[in-house]
Amino acid sequence: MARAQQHLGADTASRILDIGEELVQTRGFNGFSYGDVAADLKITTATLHYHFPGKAELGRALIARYAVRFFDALSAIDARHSGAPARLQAYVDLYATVLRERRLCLCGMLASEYNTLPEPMRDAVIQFFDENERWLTRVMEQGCETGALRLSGPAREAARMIVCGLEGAMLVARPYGDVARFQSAADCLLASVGVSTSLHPAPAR
Amino acid sequence: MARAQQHLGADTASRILDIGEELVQTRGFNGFSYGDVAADLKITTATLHYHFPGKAELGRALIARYAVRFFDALSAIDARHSGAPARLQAYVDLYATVLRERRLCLCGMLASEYNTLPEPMRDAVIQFFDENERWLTRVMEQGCETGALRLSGPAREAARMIVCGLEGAMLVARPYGDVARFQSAADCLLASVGVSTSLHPAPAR
DNA sequence: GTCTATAACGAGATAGAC
DNA sequence: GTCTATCTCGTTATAGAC
Repeated sequence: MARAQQHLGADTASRILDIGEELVQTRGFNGFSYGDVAADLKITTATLHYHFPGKAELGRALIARYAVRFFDALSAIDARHSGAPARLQAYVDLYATVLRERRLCLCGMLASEYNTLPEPMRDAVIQFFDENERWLTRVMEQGCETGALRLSGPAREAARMIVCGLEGAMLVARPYGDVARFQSAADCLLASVGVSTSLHPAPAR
Repeated sequence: MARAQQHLGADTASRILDIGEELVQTRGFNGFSYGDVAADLKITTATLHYHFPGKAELGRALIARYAVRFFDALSAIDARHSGAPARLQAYVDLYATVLRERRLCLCGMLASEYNTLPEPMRDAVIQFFDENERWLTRVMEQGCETGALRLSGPAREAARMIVCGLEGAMLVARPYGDVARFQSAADCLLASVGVSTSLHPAPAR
């Protein structure tokens, strides 16, 4: 099942998710409407309601897909990099890539709107941060054992600081349209756990 | 001029600003309406339009008042504390106080909505962050000279990391309803510039 | 699965009486 | 300065034809 129409343009549901994701990351969940998505896709809002009964359901689906993709990326980092410093650098790059598209982290954006979010979306946002924290904590612990990192406190607290710091760095850097501002804050954060970033993926000539 | 009606309940304009501020900090600029403010104040939206012609003007006024109050607080810190470590702790407390009321920094919230903000509000948000950075940079430089701080890079970059880190810590901690989560991230950030926070304003028994 | 048509509501805003 | 009344528009959502 689902074999044709795979090549140029996925099925409608995933195209809706693509546009919805972009809109939430750039304008926020309260900053876009079904009408915006429909216009972008040249379909009607009625079609939208066929695929996602309401905005809350669309929101849930957006977080679910984003989280899967994000944690897949974390698994890929585990597979490709072995040391804690390299893993942390790759983790930072995940965020930088999002910011380069002038977007915020989906869940960072939703965290700012948390009080106005439909209930089911709230839990999903929390879960996203929890899983980030778990992954980072593991990396931190490993780095401590091998001596690759120097932490002044518990691994869990360092992990939380990194998540908070990166989310905040995206938030503040975006209005300036300045990815370097994010990168410099991220470097500072990594330096504080003992990761030297002097040789950064040299900004292409 | 303006002498009566000062005691119980300020004039209408500032009561509008009070409610507006709370709504932006808790729900975001796109998450509240003139109707919400009017209902809270038991006035009509027409009255609101008399004091603030449109939502954009109300937004500008909100940032302006917030910024004045915030930078007054920074001056007060300069006056009351002399060492860089004490000043940084007091700076963190400014944020913690906001979060305890389950609010975000007004400009942190607006930064997340930056793309949807009326033009005049955007500049004001940027200015707020610039001034924060300037103040922190001065504190950092002073702390370096006296040897009270240990920075691994330029003072300006450390300042940016602190702003980003604190904004992000508020953002992430609020969904958890957990001020301790903020405090722990803040302590980590301060530790990274050489401020020891072992003896914190002990959480009342 | 996608459309047309339309309902039902809320938002920002204005005119003009008091 | 605050109100009532009203307007226009955007947003979410549904019924039913194709």
